[in-house]
Amino acid sequence: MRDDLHATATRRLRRVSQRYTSGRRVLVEVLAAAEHPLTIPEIVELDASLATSSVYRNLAALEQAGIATKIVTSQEHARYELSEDFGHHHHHLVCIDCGRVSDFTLPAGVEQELDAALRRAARKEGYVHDTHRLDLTGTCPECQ
Amino acid sequence: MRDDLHATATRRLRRVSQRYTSGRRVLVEVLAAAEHPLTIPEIVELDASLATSSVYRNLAALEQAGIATKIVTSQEHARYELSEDFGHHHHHLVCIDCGRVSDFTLPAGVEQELDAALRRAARKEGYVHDTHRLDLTGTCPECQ
DNA sequence: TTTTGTTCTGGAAATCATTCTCAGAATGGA
DNA sequence: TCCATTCTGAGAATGATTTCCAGAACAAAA
Repeated sequence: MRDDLHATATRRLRRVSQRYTSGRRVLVEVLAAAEHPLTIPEIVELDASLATSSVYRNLAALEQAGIATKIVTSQEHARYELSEDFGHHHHHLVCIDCGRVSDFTLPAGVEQELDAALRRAARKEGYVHDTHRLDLTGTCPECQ
Repeated sequence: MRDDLHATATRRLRRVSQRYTSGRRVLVEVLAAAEHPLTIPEIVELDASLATSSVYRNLAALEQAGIATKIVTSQEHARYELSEDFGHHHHHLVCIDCGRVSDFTLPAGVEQELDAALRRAARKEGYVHDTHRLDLTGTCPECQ
């Protein structure tokens, strides 16, 4: 499982002529271990061996390779998580107060219907559909 | 219609002890005339009488009063549009390439089912549900 | 293994969207 | 009119992110 993750990461980076260095491997492991999307300061704090500028650079590389996903909210820092195809399709619950992001999923039926409707909508506007993003905003248990 | 818009804006600003000044009125008119969410540079270019720092301050005020909504993407600039209750419930199609944002809607049935499912999901995670945001990303006709 | 050309690294400097500051202007009520 | 409050705009400050650059790590070939 973990090996598979690294093997896939290597392959995807190679596809864009990039190397799977130790720094990038650490990033992937930190993201894999996290149970919710992390900001860069959080990541650097979790592993002090990482240099901030390299983390920015490497997360961009991982994102470009399709290994990580960037989540932008109104909060000051962006957040990162492993791409969905390393886990499962899910959405985000963003706390308006503290910025914390939790994952949640929708019942398969709802998800399918939604996806079909989105596909239709994109086509109608002439867009080539890529992905969708569904966020819920609210107040998390701790901030209530 | 337009009068109603301004009357509502006045009321909502007053509710948070703020005034509906001419600069804010211009902003509301620019947003009402736009057929897609605008960035601040775009707004300033549309009406040269607006000072950039005031536009930032006033859009924040309009957002706080529930008159405008801020849309954050990975693009460099945030975008603003009038709140949904001045128009209709809709979602956004974001072009990965140029950052352009278009509006689209889902069939009412899908929307209802989705909303119910989201409400359930929020409750399950212990969040107090506020709103949701659904974005489609893809490539717009012009960038293909 | 040495060579060679490429990609990485980290610290510091640069960028740039956004926010803040402040002195004067506009506003609304008494 | 006077007072207290809120606004305004220009520029300075902030701060997340990006870029630079000189040296390190790497991969492939000889």
